[in-house]
Amino acid sequence: MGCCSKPEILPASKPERSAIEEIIKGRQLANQLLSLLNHSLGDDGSAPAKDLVLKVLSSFSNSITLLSSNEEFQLKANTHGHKSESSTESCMNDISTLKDRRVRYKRRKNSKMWIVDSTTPGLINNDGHAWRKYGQKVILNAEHPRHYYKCTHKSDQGCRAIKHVQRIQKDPPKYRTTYVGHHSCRTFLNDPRSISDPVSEDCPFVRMSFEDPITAGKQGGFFISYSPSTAKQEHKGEKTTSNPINPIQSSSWDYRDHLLSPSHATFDSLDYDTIFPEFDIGDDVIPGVMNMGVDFDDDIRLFDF
DNA sequence: AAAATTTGACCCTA
DNA sequence: TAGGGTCAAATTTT
Repeated sequence: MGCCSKPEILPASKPERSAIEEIIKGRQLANQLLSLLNHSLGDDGSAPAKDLVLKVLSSFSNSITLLSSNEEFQLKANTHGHKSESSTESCMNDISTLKDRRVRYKRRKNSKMWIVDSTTPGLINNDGHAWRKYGQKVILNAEHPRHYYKCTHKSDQGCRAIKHVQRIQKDPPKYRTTYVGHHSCRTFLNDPRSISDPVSEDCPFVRMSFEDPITAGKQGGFFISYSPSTAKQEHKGEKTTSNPINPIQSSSWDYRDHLLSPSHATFDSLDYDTIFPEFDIGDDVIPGVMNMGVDFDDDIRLFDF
């Protein structure tokens, strides 16, 4: 259909698929090495080696993300003169105006997506990445608007991670954060081990335990821990309505602030349309259930609580 | 001045 | 066509 046909999502070519498979294999091997290090040397004795392995894992994951992103292939199509059908007139000229760019944006249906419900705002906000708000929407039948954030490093590093946050319950306050896509940026706000993405495949740093030494035993819960945030935070406090959940974190981070129990938070992780094409999560996250895709060995691992 | 947020308009999908 | 996601100019904050 000439230059004005709707751009198709181009599948990865065979060499590209092979490359992905090869990288996945490498990542699995690195994961095995990591668990070997954990078992044989303990937590303290192998820090440099572990750091190295973690860097390797991160590199693998980023490579996979880059290679497997359909949107990257779409981009190729676009750069060869394809436009969406809603902009047929713009086929007359390929000059990329601001309006043209707007026409081109694509929703991400194939991105990894997971949901965090929490009554603990700190967990959502101090996730180790810098976010910039780019929109706010009133949602039908929802009492509170939804706030849209993208990674601050979208412009400089092309990081495609986004999240949206919505208050879903008034009393007690409860917030739902939906993360879409993994961070490809390399800049963490703080300790490089901090992580925003509790189910990221780049995330060997998240620790899950049923044996919280302080309170979990009492609560029968689990906890997620990650490193303290000391650098710039995504927001500046409660003064704007756009950020209902935004405590400024002090340097004295305490993992107990991030203790969770099933009654405090739910996680739901899926790569919808890809991993579970038949599964439409909508707004239905089963309370008290945590499906957590921690990717240590395979592409997805689910934990049901 | 630069960075971040707000907000109305545009675009996509069901 | 409605609802939701994104863009980008205008505005505010740092």
